Amino acid sequence: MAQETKARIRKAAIEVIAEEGFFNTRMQDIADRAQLAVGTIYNYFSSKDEVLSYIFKYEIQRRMKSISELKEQKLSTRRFLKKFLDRHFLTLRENPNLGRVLVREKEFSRAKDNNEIKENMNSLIKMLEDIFVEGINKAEIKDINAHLMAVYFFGSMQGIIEFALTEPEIEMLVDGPDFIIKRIEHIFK
Amino acid sequence: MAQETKARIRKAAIEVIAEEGFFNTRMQDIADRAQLAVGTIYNYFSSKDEVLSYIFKYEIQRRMKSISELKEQKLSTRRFLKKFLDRHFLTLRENPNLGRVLVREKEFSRAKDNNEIKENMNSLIKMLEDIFVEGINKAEIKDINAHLMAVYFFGSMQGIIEFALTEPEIEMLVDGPDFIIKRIEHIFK
Amino acid sequence: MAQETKARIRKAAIEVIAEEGFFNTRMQDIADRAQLAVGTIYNYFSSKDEVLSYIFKYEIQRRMKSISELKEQKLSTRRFLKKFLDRHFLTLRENPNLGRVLVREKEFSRAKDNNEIKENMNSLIKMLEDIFVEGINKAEIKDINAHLMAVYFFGSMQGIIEFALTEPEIEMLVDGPDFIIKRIEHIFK
Amino acid sequence: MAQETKARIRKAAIEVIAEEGFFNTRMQDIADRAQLAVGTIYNYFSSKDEVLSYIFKYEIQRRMKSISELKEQKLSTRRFLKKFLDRHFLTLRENPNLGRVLVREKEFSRAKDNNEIKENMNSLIKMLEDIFVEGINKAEIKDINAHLMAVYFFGSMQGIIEFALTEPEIEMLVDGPDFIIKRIEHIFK
DNA sequence: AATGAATGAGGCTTCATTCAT
DNA sequence: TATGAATGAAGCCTCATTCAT
Repeated sequence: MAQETKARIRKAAIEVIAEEGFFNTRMQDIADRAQLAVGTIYNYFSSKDEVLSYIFKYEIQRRMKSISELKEQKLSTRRFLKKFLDRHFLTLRENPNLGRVLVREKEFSRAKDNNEIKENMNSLIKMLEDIFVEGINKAEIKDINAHLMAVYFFGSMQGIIEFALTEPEIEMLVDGPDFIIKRIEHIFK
Repeated sequence: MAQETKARIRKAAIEVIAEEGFFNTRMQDIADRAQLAVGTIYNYFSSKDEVLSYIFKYEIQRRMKSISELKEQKLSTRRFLKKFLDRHFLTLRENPNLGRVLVREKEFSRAKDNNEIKENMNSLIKMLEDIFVEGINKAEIKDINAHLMAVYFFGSMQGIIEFALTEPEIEMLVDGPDFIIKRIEHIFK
Repeated sequence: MAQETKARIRKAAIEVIAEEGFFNTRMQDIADRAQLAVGTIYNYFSSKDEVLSYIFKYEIQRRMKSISELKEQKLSTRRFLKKFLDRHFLTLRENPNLGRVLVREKEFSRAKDNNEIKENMNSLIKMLEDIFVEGINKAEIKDINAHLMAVYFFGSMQGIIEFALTEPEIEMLVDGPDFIIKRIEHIFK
Repeated sequence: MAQETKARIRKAAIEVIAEEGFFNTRMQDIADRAQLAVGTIYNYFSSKDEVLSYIFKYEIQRRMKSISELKEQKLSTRRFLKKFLDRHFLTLRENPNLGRVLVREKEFSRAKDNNEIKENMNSLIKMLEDIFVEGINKAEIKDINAHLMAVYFFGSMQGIIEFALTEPEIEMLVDGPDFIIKRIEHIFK
C-alpha cells in the first residue's frame, strides 16, 4: 500500500542518487530502479527536489530520535559522543549509499527556497553544541568554544565519512569513531 | 588580451557559482556577469564543465605552489601546519565566494569522466599526509595513522570553512586556525 | 441509481468547467466536485470529451423540446421570439454556470472528430431560421435574408449572454430579451 | 533580424491555432510552421500563453489605432460605425485565420492570471460605448442604453464573424456590415 | 457499481552549444 | 576575437485512462 510505495521510491532514489549524483539523476532513473512508472512518483512527491528533501528529512529525523534515546541514558559526554559516532558510522557501513547522498547532496538547490535540508543539518550541529555545553556545565570537559567545537567535530566526522565512502576506503569507517574520540581526548578533564 | 579575458570569465564564474551553485548557473549568467557574450566564453573554454574544472585547477595549483614555498622554509611540522591554515583561511576571508565554490562544488558531475577535480583535492590530502609522515620520521609527532590524520585534518578544516561561509559566521575563519592547531596539539611530542 | 450518478457527474462537471474552463479541468476535479472516484466517471462516460459533449447534448435537447412545445402554441413570430428569449435568459439566470459552459466551450476540440456539439449549435440556428422563414411566409415580417437574420439574432443573444455572465453584469440578462426584441422591431410588418 | 523573427512566429501561430485551436496546438507545430526550432520561440516569448496574448495585443492595438484615426475624421455616428465595420470585416476577409483565432480563443486560460486578453476585448466594447454615448449627446441617435447597445452591437458582429469563418460561409462577411447597420437603423434619429 | 493507485505518452520549457557575421 | 540568434536534445511534470480489488 501507500507507505510501501513511498518507501520503495525513497530507497530507489538513494541508490541512484548515490551512483549518479542528484543533478545527473533523472526521474525516469528513479522510476526504473523502483520498478514503477514515473507518474507514480508524482503520486507521492510533488517534484524531484522533494524526493531529495524527503530522504534528508526521513534520515535526519531517525538520527534525532536515536539521539533522544541516547540522551535519556544519562551517559557521560565522552561515552555519549562515542556511542553517537558508533551508531552513525555503523549505519553508514550498512548503507553506504545513504551516506553518499547525505554528505554529497546537502548543498543542492541552495538558490531555491529549499532551506529545509540546511536546517536539518544545522539541527544536528546544534544538538552537538548542546552536548558540549552540557559537558562544560557538568565539568566533564574543559571550557572551550562549544559552537566552534561542534562545527569542528561535525566537520571532521563528515570529512572522514566523505573520504571513506570513496569506495576503496570503507574500512576507514571502522577506525573512525575511535580515532575521532582520541583526537578530542584532551578536551575532557 | 587573451589571458585577461579568461581571468575575467574565471572571476565572473566564481561569483555566480558561489551565489547560485554550479548546476543552477547558466552560461548566460556567467557571460552577463563578465559583461561578455556567451559565445566568447566558448573561445576560452570548451564546455561549462571545463569552466569549473579550470577554477579548481587554477586555485589548487596556487595552493600547491604556496605549499612548496612553505616546504622550502624547513619549518617544524607544527609551524608548517599553522602557516598553511593561516594562509588558506586568510585567502578565503578575502574571497569567500571562491571558498564557497571550492567546498560546495567538488562533487559535481562525479558520474561523468571528470575526475580531475577529485584528483586535485586528493593531491592536497596526499600532501598533508606527507607532512604528517615526515613529522613522524623527524620524531616531531607521535606515531599515528598519517593517512587517517590527513583526512581528519582536512575534514575538520573543510567543515569549519563550509560552516563559516554561511554568511553570518565569517568570523569563525579568524579563530579557525588556532582552534584546529590546539585540537591536534596532543599529537606533537 | 445509475441515472442519478450520471446526473451528479454532469452537474459537477458544469460547475468546475464554468470555473476553470474545459481544458483546465481535470477528471479528478470533476470527481472531487461530485464526491466520487475518477474511476466512477468512466463507468458512465468513455472519455473527458464525452462528458462535455453530453452536457451540450443534454441541454440543447431540452431547449429543442422547449421550442417544440412553443411551436405547438401557434404564437405570432414576435411572441414566439420573445418567449424563447425569456425562457432562455431565465434558465441562464437560474444557472449561470451552465451558460458559461455553453457559450465558452463550444469551440473545444474542433480539430478532433467532435462535430456533435457544432451540429447541435447549428440546429438551434437552423430552427431560428425556420421561424424567420415562416414569419416571412405568414407575412408577419418583412422579406429579409432569413439565414443572415438567424445568425445575427443568435450572435447578439450570445454576445449579451457572454458579457452578462462576466459576473458583475448578470442583471443584463433581465433587460436582454426586451432589448433584443426592440432592436428587431423594424423587421415586423 | 529580431522583429522579423517575432513576426514570423506570430503569423505561423495564427495559422496553426486557427486550424487546430490553441489547446491542440503544440509549440513544435508553431515552430514547424515558422520553419524555426522550438527553442527560438522562447527567445521571443516566455511561454505558450504569451504567444496567444501577443497575437491579441498586437491586433487589438492595430484596431484601436485604426479607430483613433477614424475618430479624427469627425464622421457622423452612422458613418463611423459603417466604416468601422467595413474595415474590420475586410481585414477578416483578407486574413480569415486571424479572425478565427480572435473569436475562438478569447476564452482561453481564464483560470490563470491572463486577464490581458479580456481587458483588450473590453476596451473595444468600451470604445463602442463611447461612440454611442457621443451619438446620443450629439442628438444623432435616440436615448438608448449605450452600454447594452455596445454589447449588443459587438455580439452580433462577433456572431456573424464566427459563423462566417466556418469555411463555406465567408461571403457572409461581404453582406455583414450593411446588414448590421440596417438592423440598427431605427436608433438613428 | 465504486474505488483510486498505477500507468506512460506527450507537452512545455530549458539551456549548453554552434556558427555566420 | 567577439557576438548573440538559432538550435534541438533532454528533462520535468501532467493527467486521461486503466484495472484489480
